[in-house]
Amino acid sequence: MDQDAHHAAGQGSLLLQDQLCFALYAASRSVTTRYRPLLEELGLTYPQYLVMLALWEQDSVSVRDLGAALRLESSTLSPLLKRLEAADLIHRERRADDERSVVIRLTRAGADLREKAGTVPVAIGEAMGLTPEQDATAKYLLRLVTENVTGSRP
Amino acid sequence: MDQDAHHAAGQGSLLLQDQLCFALYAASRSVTTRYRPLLEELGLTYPQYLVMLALWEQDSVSVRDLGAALRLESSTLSPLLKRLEAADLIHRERRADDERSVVIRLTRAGADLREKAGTVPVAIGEAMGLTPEQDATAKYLLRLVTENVTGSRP
DNA sequence: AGCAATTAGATTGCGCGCGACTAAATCGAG
DNA sequence: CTCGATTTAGTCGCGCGCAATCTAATTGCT
Repeated sequence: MDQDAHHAAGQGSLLLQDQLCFALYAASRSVTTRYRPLLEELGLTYPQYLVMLALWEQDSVSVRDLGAALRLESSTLSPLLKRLEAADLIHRERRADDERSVVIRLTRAGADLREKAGTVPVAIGEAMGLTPEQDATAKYLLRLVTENVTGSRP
Repeated sequence: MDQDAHHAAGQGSLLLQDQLCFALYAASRSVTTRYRPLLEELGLTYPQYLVMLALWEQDSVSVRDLGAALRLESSTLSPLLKRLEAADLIHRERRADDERSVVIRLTRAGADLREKAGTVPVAIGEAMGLTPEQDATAKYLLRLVTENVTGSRP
């Protein structure tokens, strides 16, 4: 399978194909590209899909907590949430006991979308084509990198 | 280290934190964020840095080949290359024997930047904090995902 | 109580990243 | 040789993604 993948490279090399960071960058983009046509049927972009995943898991979340879960800044989330609201998938309201906070709630349509989305992770899982062990290893290593690089818990 | 990371999840789950795709997305962004301050000293963004890596490896490349190496569309590369040219790091010229093609060459400044960039991969490698074995495994799995998802060789 | 410091969310500016499209050059079947 | 198909870059529109900055609300210190 692999030609010459064993010369101590990767740590100090300037070769593009040796860089873990490039493999990460390319893999991430290729996966979101693979998602695009599936999510188009749901009327979602990939980051919007991740927000919906988070909301299906736990409804009535503040923008702050959503940002923490997704590791996204409010400068990214605010416009994205505005678009989800315009699509009538979520609703935003200021919290009464703390007017700084904005709570995101699923609309009926937003909650209903969950069923249609059920097939998506399966399809992507198949497309990625990793064994369960490889999948677990990949997740472990990616979380480790994220943790090490940001210096925080996931 | 891991709390409960062993319930057959990952394949069909809708839980955000179970998704390999999310781990990928989060890791990729966290790494580029970590690069940002280092690259700022070079006057480069992260994708620009990847382009320069490719050019340091092989100068005088067509936009087409650059796109193939980086897996980027011309709609992404064209404006990026325009900015690198404005920064006097590269030069673009139409190929004489095929006027469709545009060849990218490093300027003196672009070639010289390589030395200053030498410390960057080492610093990032340390920040990611993987053992050589983990680094190799991660690269292998990420390339595998990219291959499977795009249906092509890296 | 009063006021500085902190926190939450939003806005702005800029650079991707890609799909859809365009223009120009080249290729190729007849 | 010619005309339609293909290839190569580029433009445009839109949605991120983030640093920097802003406003408003809350907290905390005295």
